[in-house]
Amino acid sequence: MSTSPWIEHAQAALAQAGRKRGGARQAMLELLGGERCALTAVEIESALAQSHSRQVSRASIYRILEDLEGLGLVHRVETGQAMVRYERTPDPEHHHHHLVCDTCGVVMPFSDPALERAITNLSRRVPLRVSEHEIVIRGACRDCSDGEADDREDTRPRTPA
Amino acid sequence: MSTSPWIEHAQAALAQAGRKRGGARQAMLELLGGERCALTAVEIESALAQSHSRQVSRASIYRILEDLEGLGLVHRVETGQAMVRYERTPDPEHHHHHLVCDTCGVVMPFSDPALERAITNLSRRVPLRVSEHEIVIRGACRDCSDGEADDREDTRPRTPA
DNA sequence: CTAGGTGCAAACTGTTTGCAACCCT
DNA sequence: AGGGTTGCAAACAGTTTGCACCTAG
Repeated sequence: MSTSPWIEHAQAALAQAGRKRGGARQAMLELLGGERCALTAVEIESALAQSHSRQVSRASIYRILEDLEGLGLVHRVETGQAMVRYERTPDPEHHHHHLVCDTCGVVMPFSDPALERAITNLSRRVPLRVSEHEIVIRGACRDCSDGEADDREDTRPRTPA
Repeated sequence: MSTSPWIEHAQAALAQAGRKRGGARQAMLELLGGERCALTAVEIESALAQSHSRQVSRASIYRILEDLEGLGLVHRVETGQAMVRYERTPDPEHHHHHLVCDTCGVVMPFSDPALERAITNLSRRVPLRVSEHEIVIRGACRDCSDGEADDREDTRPRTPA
């Protein structure tokens, strides 16, 4: 049950890179493989601590993320929230960017073909051998913008910061 | 000579917000008003220390930047380089985004109407009351990608990291 | 047995804050 | 005189690193 295509791909890539199997890394692969959006190191740590999975030390989390990033298995996402976020590198058809609520901090993925076309097109005319791009759209999410009152009742589901 | 439209606008906004005139802030306004792309706090500190201007302490730099950001006079730019960068908020027709060289760290501005159109259009269809967007394109700049050797002669002008 | 993997705690680095001195208005 | 403004140094928070122990192969 712990296998998703991404996890299998990651395990294969790690094996090919000569890495041994390690419990901490395996737990992180399973967590990241099941998450659809970017997590911070702290979120990863507490998610692992609370779940059935093995607990992993902060240092290992950073080391493993760095390694996975080097192998192209995860991506760093800068949401302008002091802490860096990481998410598994999506296959091309799931490529996406992020919406960030400045008020509550929720991060949501989005994708837009027209935007990607504009970026691709632009990439050819720029004085850079482009390797990647990142787009962050900031604003107030529905929960934070419609009531506008600070303490109204919360009827809708919300992913807290 | 120390006046550019932005500096004047900033001074007016600060006065209206009830701020007194302070030497440190004035020096920073003059620096930021003359810069066309984003600087880090450290870069601001050393630029002020080296120039004819008054030297400003690190703490004041951060405090002033925070204040200016709150007044909408400067913008924070996340280039994914550990340090946050700041630049004066451009008037709409100079709105731009950034190219970042992953190798040497240069940051260059760019703008693209088609891209902006795509963003504007997208902003209407997103579950967020959008207030701003940020786009970073990463890759290798010409200096870092063409020679590919680490130590070839540098014939082109370069803005170092 | 050996090299990679992991935890713990200390070290780092960019940023923020407390507090006393300073200077516009 | 009084409150915003600064500098200094200490405090912080996220991240990285040194080192000893553990474990897969």
